Amino acid sequence: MARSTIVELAKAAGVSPTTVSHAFSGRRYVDPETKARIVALADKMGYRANPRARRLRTGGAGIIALASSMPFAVAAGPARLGFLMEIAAAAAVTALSRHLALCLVPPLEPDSNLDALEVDGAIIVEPMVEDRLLDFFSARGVPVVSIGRAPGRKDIPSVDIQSTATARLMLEHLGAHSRRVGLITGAQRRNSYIETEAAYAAFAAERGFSPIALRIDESGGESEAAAAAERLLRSNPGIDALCVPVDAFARGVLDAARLLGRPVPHGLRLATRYDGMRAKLATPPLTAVNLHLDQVAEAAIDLLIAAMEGKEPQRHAIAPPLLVARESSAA
Amino acid sequence: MARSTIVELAKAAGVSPTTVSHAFSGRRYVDPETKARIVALADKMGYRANPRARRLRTGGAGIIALASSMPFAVAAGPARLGFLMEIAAAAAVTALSRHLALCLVPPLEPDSNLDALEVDGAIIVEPMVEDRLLDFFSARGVPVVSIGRAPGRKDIPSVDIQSTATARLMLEHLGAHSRRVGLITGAQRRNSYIETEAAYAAFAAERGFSPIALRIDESGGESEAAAAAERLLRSNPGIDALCVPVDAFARGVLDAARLLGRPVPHGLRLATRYDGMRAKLATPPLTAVNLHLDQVAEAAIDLLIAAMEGKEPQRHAIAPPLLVARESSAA
DNA sequence: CATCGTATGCAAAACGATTTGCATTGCCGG
DNA sequence: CCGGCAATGCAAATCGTTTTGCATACGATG
Repeated sequence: MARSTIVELAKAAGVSPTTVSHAFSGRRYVDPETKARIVALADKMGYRANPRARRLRTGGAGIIALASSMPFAVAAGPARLGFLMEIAAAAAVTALSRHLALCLVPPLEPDSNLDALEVDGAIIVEPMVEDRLLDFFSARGVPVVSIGRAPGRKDIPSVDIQSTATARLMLEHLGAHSRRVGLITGAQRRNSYIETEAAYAAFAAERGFSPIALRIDESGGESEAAAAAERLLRSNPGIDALCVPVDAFARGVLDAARLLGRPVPHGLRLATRYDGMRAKLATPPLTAVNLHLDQVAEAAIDLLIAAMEGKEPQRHAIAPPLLVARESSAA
Repeated sequence: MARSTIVELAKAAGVSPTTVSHAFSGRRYVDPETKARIVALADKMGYRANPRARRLRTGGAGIIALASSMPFAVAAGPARLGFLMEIAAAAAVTALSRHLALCLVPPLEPDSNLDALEVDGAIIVEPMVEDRLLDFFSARGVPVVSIGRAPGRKDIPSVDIQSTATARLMLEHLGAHSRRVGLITGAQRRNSYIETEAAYAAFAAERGFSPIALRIDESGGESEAAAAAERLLRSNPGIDALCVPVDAFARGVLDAARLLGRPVPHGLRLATRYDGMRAKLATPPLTAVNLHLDQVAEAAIDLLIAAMEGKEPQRHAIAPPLLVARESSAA
């Protein structure tokens, strides 16, 4: 069980540890025959370099963190869970293929336990303004990239999740058969909301109707959204479609609409952003947008690796967002 | 940005590195005054011990892996995604509070990239017979625990997810207003299926009806389940309730029942196990079981820590499973 | 006064790799 | 025959801790 070390292997192969190291790393020429002998022997002895020793020398933990400032497990959690976790799953695959472990970081108090965590880089999912976790990592000198631009942080590389395009997609789809399209976003200041709101304002201006937008506190979840949507629809009965990027909020809107006798889609047309379980399994199923989160996750990891290595990032092409039309926005 | 080392700190404090180390670890007595000076200085200089160096010395990566042999992202994925990811989220919180990073391991080929991964322990979620990832880790001498017993591996400590109790709960609930309760499980041999099938057999014997159980290949997903359920219901029209632990399969059953003109719940009563999005958002909402996955995750981590330290695990009490009755099983 | 325990701290040896700067050998061209 | 270069490999320093085995000083005890 006690793993053999490079010294033992070197002794067995009749060479120096240096040569063994070079044989594996390829950083210096080693006679092919010698190398073959070493490799064969290593295989037989079950030698694997101790990653801890290697890292002490080379610096680097071999771990990257994936974090979201959205609470994992609190009330508002499930809303995000799908989104974040879909990214996490894809990112884990990509990270491992790049020989990095992906570590999930829950949004604890930065000062408490996070101290023990040593990572080479961090991916922050949809950071908000003055995002705590983002600040925590970047203050430590850990390379950080974000999924969705970090508002107010021009210095943080990010993977564009094409919020403007996504918003246009939803708005135009709704606008095709509706006159007055309203918007409901969240109160936290994330880039996706900011872009969506801007796209909405532009859209309203183009179409020549006065925008009706609402922001809801994210911690309130579905029920809060339902209540707010109800008020909105009562005071603006002219609204015949709603663009509601946050899927949990969209669920709330479904309830509100039913309650008001304007069931989706015939009484009110509805579209949301993230095409997760929530959207797919709602009644009626929600029109949503395929954001290609797997591609996004991969791009984020490569961007992070580039940042860690101080290299110029190679730009990843992410497929444009794709509208998935469902019953909730049927004409 | 270059972090200060223990040597620099020692120099600044006018003591030896040894003393600094002891001051922090408390493994040897250090004069309180000296210690205070060191701590204050460390704080000022922003000294934090280099985890890599520490780990080289002490052994231990500070990371544990969470893995499931169920594919993350393939067709069958979304079915598990909720379950696995809910555990992942809870486990990440607990792990970090124990000063461990939680690493998500996708079910890649064990031999390919996993080699680079060095963890102190691993948690396998609902392993199946001859589970690859479980074998991979345990062959390496990495302490492993499982969530749900590992079939055929008496040596692997596990957190009981109380599958028998859960099955009883569903069966008795269904049996209260139905005569003939059928069972649909998955084809892979996981402990939860095995226990559930046994509980079902016992239940049928008690009630004096002949059991009607079906196993479905998990990779087929919802649609396969729908087809299989349809056949089952056609050939056994006497079935008036179905216990379908796998939530994706339960969704398929919903469709099949509708198709056969026996809509849930009035034409057929239905219950599933994992109370995730799928169950909650189905039409009608599915009766499910609260498995207390947060507690399960915490228990698994503590069990793993105990295994890593070679200690006797302190048994965690996990709340008994709780039935969440919903419309799908209304009388 | 000799001895002994206690309090305090240091030097040096791990931990297991990577990497740098030589050393040796053999061969080639002039 | 000699200078130089390519091929090959090793010794030793390094990464930043933790831990073990001593060293010193000092007061108390017989």
